[in-house]
Amino acid sequence: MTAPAHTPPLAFDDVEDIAAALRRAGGRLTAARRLVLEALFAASAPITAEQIASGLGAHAIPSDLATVYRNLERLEALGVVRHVHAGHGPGRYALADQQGTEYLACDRCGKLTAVPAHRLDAIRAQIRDELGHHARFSHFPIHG
Amino acid sequence: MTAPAHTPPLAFDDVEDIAAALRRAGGRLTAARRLVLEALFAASAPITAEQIASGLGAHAIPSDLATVYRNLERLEALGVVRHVHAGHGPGRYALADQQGTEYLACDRCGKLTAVPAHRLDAIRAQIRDELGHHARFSHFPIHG
DNA sequence: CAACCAACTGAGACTGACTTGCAATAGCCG
DNA sequence: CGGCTATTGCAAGTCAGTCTCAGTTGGTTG
Repeated sequence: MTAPAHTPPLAFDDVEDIAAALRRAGGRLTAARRLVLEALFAASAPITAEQIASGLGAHAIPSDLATVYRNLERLEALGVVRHVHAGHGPGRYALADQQGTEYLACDRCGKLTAVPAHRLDAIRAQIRDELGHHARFSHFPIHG
Repeated sequence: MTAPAHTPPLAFDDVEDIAAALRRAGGRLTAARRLVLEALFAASAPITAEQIASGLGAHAIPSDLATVYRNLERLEALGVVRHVHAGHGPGRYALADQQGTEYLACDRCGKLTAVPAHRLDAIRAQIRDELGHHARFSHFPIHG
């Protein structure tokens, strides 16, 4: 009972781990940055920049939207964060995990379903064989 | 040698055919509408509303962008037109064909490759069997 | 074939999702 | 502690559409 069993291991364990990576890359762990990370750690599904900016964590400290976007971009370049585009609407951000989660998007209810990348390997292989196309569903999910 | 062999049969044959459907639905075939259709008939791949508005046909008569969007929407509701979202960037519109063409999008070169829906049926079936998700790649293509 | 009227058009304002410029601020390495 | 420069916060800008509204026009009808 130490952790919510269904969460796959993240690419980075905690904020300190990320801080180290950040500093190694000549960056800093600022207050705004920490707020973004806290919101992402608190979220159970990919969330929008808007949601992060309006401070959905326990503290609910709102931060600047432009800064949130810049930080998400920076953290994504570091491999800490990833984002998906589910249909129309804003992009959704989440902490990067080790298995490269991919997504299914429901066109009717708008829900995003996470799928471990390996469960799509057979489908990916079939697409490559039949169409010569190396598919990825991590940034743009499978709609239907 | 009567037609460019590789074009699949359209849902509507020509402008007159569309005009009839339009009128049946209480609509009109206006000059602006005709311009949109001409641009789409002239295009060999899905094009943007911007391109249609700037008049890429032989005549190059520019038209109002808002009107183009309204007309594309109307024609889409009629089943004459469809559109795809290739990654970021604007949506791309084309005349609807009978086989429900689907698409592959190249993340590197940005190119959109048309694929007849039946060539993706096996993949679609596999996705349904493994994930219980009825996939469609006509509005959001397969990226990779 | 003229008149009528709802379906359109065009211009501009507006929205949502970001992105950029810039002066002020603040991590962090020494 | 000091200083260098990454980062912030705000405002303004951009891009892809959408909406409002007064004026126009297809096309059906009298």
